[in-house]
Amino acid sequence: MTEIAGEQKGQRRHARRNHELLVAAAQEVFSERGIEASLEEIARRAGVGIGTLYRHFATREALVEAIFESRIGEIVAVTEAAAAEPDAWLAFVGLLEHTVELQAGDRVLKDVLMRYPPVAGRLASAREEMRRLFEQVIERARTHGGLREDFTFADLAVLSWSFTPLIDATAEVAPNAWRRHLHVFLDGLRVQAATPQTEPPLTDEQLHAAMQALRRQRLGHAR
Amino acid sequence: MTEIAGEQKGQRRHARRNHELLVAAAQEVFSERGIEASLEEIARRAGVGIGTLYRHFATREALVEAIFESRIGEIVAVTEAAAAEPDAWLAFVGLLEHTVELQAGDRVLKDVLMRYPPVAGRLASAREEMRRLFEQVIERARTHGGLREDFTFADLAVLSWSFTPLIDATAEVAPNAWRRHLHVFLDGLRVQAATPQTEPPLTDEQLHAAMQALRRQRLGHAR
DNA sequence: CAGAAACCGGAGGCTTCCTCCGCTATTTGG
DNA sequence: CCAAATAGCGGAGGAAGCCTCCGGTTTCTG
Repeated sequence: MTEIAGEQKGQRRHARRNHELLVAAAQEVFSERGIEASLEEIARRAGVGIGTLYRHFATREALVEAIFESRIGEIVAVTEAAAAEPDAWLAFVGLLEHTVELQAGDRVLKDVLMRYPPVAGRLASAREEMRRLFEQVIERARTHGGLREDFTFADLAVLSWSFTPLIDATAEVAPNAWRRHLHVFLDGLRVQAATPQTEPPLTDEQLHAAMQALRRQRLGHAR
Repeated sequence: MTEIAGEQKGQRRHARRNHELLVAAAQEVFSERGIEASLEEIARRAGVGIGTLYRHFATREALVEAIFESRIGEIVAVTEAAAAEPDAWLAFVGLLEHTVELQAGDRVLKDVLMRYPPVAGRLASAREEMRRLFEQVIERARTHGGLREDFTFADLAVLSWSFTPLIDATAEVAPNAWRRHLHVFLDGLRVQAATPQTEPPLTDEQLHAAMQALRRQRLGHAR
């Protein structure tokens, strides 16, 4: 479902147009009303029937995924730019700063990243690519940048989640408040400051399960 | 509304009973289904009509407040116990650990604390009391415990919010994952590790506004 | 024990979710 | 160039939740 690019048989033309109208309307409505906004409103705004929306996007998740897809480019670009910094520690810091900046600056993107940890299907390659970059930056910071030894990719994922409530709360009052929080954390990430940990990092399986849990619980409610 | 203790004229007896049934049912249902659970289900579970629920608690918030009220004792107790620790740094660490433990261990309490930052009316005194204790522990840690100078009460509030997504995500897979995160942060809070901050702490007004925002957005949606 | 105050319960109006299906528009084969 | 086929459209409608409103019931009080 939800066609890819190029090919079209039947009168896909019209359908494709609707697909785009819907993604655009969704982006718009989500950004005004938050990601829980009414799907009927999105259909209305796109000028199509609710039935059409549901045929194109069987679930709210599918819509979110489409938005994510339409913006994956920016995300990758930011990551790559940060990874290009020659100083190992600064690259690491920059990666974090720019990632969080991206989230803080755009409500939809924040919600998408938060509630839709890339467990996607089609986006797998972009996701892999990003993970590789992240791990590379971490590794470099660990060996040449004074990052504490026990810091893992999973720690980074967890860290990025932790900003969400802070951003939500301070977006209007002190949109840079998250930087303060981040810098304390960064101070704790220097090898000189490190204290032995008792709790191990999440394993890949645990991380995966944690993402699922986040997603399940934030988006679809109970069901 | 929502009577206090002792006094009752008319046949308040029955009403009081219903009040308690409702709070108990709410605690139960919220803990099973999350804080967004259906109020009709709560009424059903309590064995009263939906109208009765709404007369006792005009809004979902009111119900949440009642639960908070019924548990304020534990919270204060934990805080006091932590504050009693003689070592200044350990008192600070213990305060954080026990606070987060409380949140991690009980879904309802976590949601209540998160979505209902004590802006309550009646609970004002308990809240004040707790704030005093927190500030006292912070102050002591700063002067005698090696806590970095620039750490404020607002930072602590912000910090406590940041655990929510982490707890939500890992509750089932690695219920202690938050400790790892906390300990990195604590490493960054030692005066030896401190690096100058560019971003100032939230002022009291900003903190207050941030709490309001959190609450507005989490609980009642847009409206 | 009758009148009244306090309280109960759920019907009903509104919104949103999501499904289902009759109808329209665009192709394509003859 | 027409008509059967196919892709796609749109909204009615059932289900569920929110909250209000008000007729009926219970428990007091004098």
